[in-house]
Amino acid sequence: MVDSPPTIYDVAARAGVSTATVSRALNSLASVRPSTRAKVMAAMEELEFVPNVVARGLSSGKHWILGLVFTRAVVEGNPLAHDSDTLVVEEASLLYTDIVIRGAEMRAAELGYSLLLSSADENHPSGMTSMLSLTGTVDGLILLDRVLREEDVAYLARRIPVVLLAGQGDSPSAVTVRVDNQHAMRSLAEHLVRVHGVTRAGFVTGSNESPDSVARGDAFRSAIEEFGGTIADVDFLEADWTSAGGEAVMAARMQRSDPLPEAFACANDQTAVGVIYALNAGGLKVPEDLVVTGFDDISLTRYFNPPLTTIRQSGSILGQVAVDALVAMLDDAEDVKRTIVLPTELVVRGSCGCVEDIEPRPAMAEVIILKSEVG
Amino acid sequence: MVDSPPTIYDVAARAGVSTATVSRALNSLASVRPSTRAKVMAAMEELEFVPNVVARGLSSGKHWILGLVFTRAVVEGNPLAHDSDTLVVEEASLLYTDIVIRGAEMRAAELGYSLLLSSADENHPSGMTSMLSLTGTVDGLILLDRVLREEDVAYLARRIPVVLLAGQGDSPSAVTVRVDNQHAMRSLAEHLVRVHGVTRAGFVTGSNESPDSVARGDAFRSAIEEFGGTIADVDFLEADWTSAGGEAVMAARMQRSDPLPEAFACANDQTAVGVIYALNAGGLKVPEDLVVTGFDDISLTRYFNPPLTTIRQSGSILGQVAVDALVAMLDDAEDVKRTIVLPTELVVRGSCGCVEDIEPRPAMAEVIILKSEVG
DNA sequence: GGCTACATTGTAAGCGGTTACAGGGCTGTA
DNA sequence: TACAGCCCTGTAACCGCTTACAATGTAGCC
Repeated sequence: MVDSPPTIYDVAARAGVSTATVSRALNSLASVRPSTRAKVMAAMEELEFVPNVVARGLSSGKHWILGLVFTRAVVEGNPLAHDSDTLVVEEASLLYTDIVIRGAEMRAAELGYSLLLSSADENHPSGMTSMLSLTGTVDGLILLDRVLREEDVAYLARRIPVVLLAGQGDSPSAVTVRVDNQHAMRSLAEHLVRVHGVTRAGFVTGSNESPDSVARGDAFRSAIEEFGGTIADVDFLEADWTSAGGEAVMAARMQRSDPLPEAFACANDQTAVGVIYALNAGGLKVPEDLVVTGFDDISLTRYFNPPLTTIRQSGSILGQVAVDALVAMLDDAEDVKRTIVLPTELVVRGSCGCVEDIEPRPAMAEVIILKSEVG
Repeated sequence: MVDSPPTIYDVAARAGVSTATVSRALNSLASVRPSTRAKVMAAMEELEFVPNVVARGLSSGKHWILGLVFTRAVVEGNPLAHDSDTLVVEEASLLYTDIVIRGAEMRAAELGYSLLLSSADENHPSGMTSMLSLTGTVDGLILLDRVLREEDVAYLARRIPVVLLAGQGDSPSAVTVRVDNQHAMRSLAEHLVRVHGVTRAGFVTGSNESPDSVARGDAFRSAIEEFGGTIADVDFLEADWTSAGGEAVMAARMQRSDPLPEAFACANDQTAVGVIYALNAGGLKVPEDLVVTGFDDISLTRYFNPPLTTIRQSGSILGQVAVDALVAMLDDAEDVKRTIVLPTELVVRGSCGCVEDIEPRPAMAEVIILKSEVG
């Protein structure tokens, strides 16, 4: 803080060479005589020289930083939400997003990149400008859970490589990485109908702007119908990804006189936990009276009572693949725009009425389905 | 991607002024004639000009980026760990750290900063160099959970403002923000002994390098002794912050013939969940046969059966305060080095045998204890 | 020994802004 | 009318590093 850090000029002076030579020695690209290189290295050592990444970025155009933008959930109108904003954030925290972020950070670090986090308030998507200004800082952008409208994505993608993480959307303007919600909900529906004889089912959504939530709801509904079941409108409940949200909507649902369906699938595990709690509070037992399932397979929920039947997806792999895709775009700008779909797996546990057998989970097949799209 | 984005030169040319004027109009500091400013603004509008943050950073020295460094837990030797690295990460994910990160990001965004994430492998702390190179990119650094040794912190702090987040440590070279582990564990011990008549207790650690884990263990032990109880060495179990870890060590403990203590406090909630699972699997009931408590109060665990008695701390406030402290240092470099201790709160629920009353949690006192230290 | 060719190294022009300093235009006053 | 003084605006250096191009040194060859 006191004295400004040594620059390439200081090193050059100390080693008795020009800055160009120091730069070449640093990047070890061009030819530098071994003895010269040694002198330079020694000088750098003595001065504790650390190259300035920003200056390097300015002149080379490469910043070794990847941006990751996610929506900051602002839970409003939730009857169980606490009034302090802070607590609301807290409540909505520990979501699947965090695992994705970790996976992305890990892979980015392996490839030599840093991750720049940037959240966009979900109700206040003025974020376009802030996103544009990231443009100068990062080499590429990963957008979680549909932060922008397609037109904005297209606009952004013209300035900088973009990877989209979410939902159904196969954006024409960017690479999309998503999880196979379709297949996931279909296998769940099949299990519920075939094995547990479910005929009337229900669904509890995440936040209703989320493409993942929408995709899961839609897929579940059509799958249930495909297998001969039904979902009444009154059993399609809108929550907000949180346990408190799940609890609230289920408590409200139980106030109604309509008979409950035989099963509720939830858009994520946290929601399922809240739903089960509300059911228990109302005197109903899971899975005896009603089946409840989740989505994500966050590690905690298999310790629940009953252990949660859910869909397993690997958030960290999702994050990693997103980074890989982005870096591939950086290395080869002409890379085709495409959609990458990651596999999911039905994990059957106690909450649907199956045996409560918690075996060490087998490694999920790391197969990545590549679906080439018309660029 | 095609054509390079417009620069200040383009704007200047289009507006018929010099770049200096454009810059002044941009930063609205110096005096610019309204009519001139309008011309400039119009030109920026037409060109869709977005100032290049990197160039701005290079010349002004201010980057509007804060770095946050955390340890990436690498769970090894855990009998329940899965062999795929990815899964290990997954398992260890969804930790308290994530909430802290969110809180930090949120506050940073409010103040106009971005957050640059950087993880340091906990077994491979060669991270010093990478941290040093961040020096050029970020304006300040937040170090989670003691990433570096004190001497390295001191070294780093000489180059860039540093805020430490963790444990006991009142580092002489940086601002420290931590949670009041001492008070937390003391109130927990007091509750267990006074209310539940516990005389023999146990503790399950997080990862043993973590200062938070160490602080909690030490504080719990001395508090238990202060209130007349004891902790046998055989009941001080080493886990790794994860549910699987808690499950594993408790399962191992149950193999031994030594009688179990009446209560186990765990270093975090996830661990407690695993511990309870192992106890149940061994035929013991919580809280009837044994009391188990957690730490953090992550939102899910109050939906557990039994709901977890735990210590509530606000991770997002922790993150926010860290950012506030860091920004304060940036604004006033002469700010005194000090330690900020955040309050905790004992949350009594079912797992210690108290009534299972889940009331909406009251907002935690936002009082921040400032402890001035000799700089 | 003189010349060519390649390996090294130096010079200097950016990268896209900020900002100290200088200069031009106006207004007010003597 | 001349000049001091304030407003605005322009010029150009600089932030720290990369790199095209020029310059130098040296080795190989006739």
